[in-house]
Amino acid sequence: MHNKLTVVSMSQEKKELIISKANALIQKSGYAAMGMRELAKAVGIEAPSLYNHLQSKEEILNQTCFTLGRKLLIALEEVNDIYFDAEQKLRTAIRNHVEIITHDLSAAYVFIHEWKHLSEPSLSEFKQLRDKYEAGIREIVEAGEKEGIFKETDLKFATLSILSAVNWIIEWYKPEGTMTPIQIAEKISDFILQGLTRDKRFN
Amino acid sequence: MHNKLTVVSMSQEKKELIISKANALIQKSGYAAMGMRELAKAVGIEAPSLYNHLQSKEEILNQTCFTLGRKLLIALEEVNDIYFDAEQKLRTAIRNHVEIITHDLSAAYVFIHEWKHLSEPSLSEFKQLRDKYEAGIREIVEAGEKEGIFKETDLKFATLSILSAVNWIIEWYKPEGTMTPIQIAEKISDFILQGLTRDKRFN
DNA sequence: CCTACCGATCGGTAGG
DNA sequence: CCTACCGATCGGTAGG
Repeated sequence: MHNKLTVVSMSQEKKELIISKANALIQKSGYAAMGMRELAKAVGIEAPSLYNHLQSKEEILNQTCFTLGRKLLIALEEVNDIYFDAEQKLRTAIRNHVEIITHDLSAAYVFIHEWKHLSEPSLSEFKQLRDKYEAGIREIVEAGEKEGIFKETDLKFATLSILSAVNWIIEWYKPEGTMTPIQIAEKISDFILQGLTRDKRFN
Repeated sequence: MHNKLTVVSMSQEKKELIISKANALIQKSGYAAMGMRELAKAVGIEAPSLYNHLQSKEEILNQTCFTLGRKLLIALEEVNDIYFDAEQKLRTAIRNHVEIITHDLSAAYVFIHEWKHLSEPSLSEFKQLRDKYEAGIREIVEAGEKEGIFKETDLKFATLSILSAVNWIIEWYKPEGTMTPIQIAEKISDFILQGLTRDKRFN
């Protein structure tokens, strides 16, 4: 029993290694340009051996896009369940998003930019997941308006501003840099909230 | 004489048609995934005939990245020459950027995301061009601080926020939408300036 | 996990 | 601008 479980989990570990190496290569040169031979070399095996762990090249894309998408969505739903105040919700949601994205930059890159290489029906499923996440962010902004904390804004525009700020991070974030993910999240939150918060003088 | 000029400019037009069709295909599926046969079909000729207009596939990437990069940089330098006030400079720079990017979304996509497929020495040249542009935006923010119009901020962070807002547009902008590029630019400027402007009460 | 190998497709050239 | 074609490389399979 113990033996079998070990084998299963070792196999799982190897698969995760392959996917993580793949994401790094995809971040460097894009999904289409990443070759399975190149990936095999990075892993330290021959190309056909990859197919003992994967059904196809696209499985890598699927795994990464949906794992990260679900992770982000669950974190967002938790925020909506736990917190009451819209500002607190938004700050926590932004912090979660930044932490998830900076935790694995390569995976984040694949999630943000390479999902379009998914084929149907995964492509449509993925778009739904994304839309749901965007809707969750929009709901927070909407709640802030209703609470009278945020001024009335173009909901769509505010949501896009938030997503652009948190997703653009992957274009410049370096783990060796001086700012921690939490500090980055705080700065982004301050910046966004300054644009959203109703001026205190009028309350 | 007239004849020769006509031939040259017709040839130039065809090349531009090819590059524009190519950018649309690259936006859809990425540079590496775009095939020269697919491109030829979109243009209405056979694949080998493309090479009467292009030296190589990469020439498409080169043309688009550097044409757009120079266009953006020239617009930014003009702003710095003409205007005095930092707020005016920033608003105009953002408006120019948004107008250039929305004018040809496919080209903008290639410029923003696909430049990494350039090979040396073009790759290094391109990075220099980008850095120069980023430095130009940062200078405006810096000028605003010195003028006492903007509060002191993390320069790097403010610059990245501006670039993230204006570049994220290509992920959602649809020409059929209700907002014009100028309106989008205005909203972004308002949003950014709200985060940057020194509170009037303390002046 | 490997060796041997498949058909398909890639960017690009020769020659007209 | 076309037909005919090149070597290289692609994702993936058979069989052990």
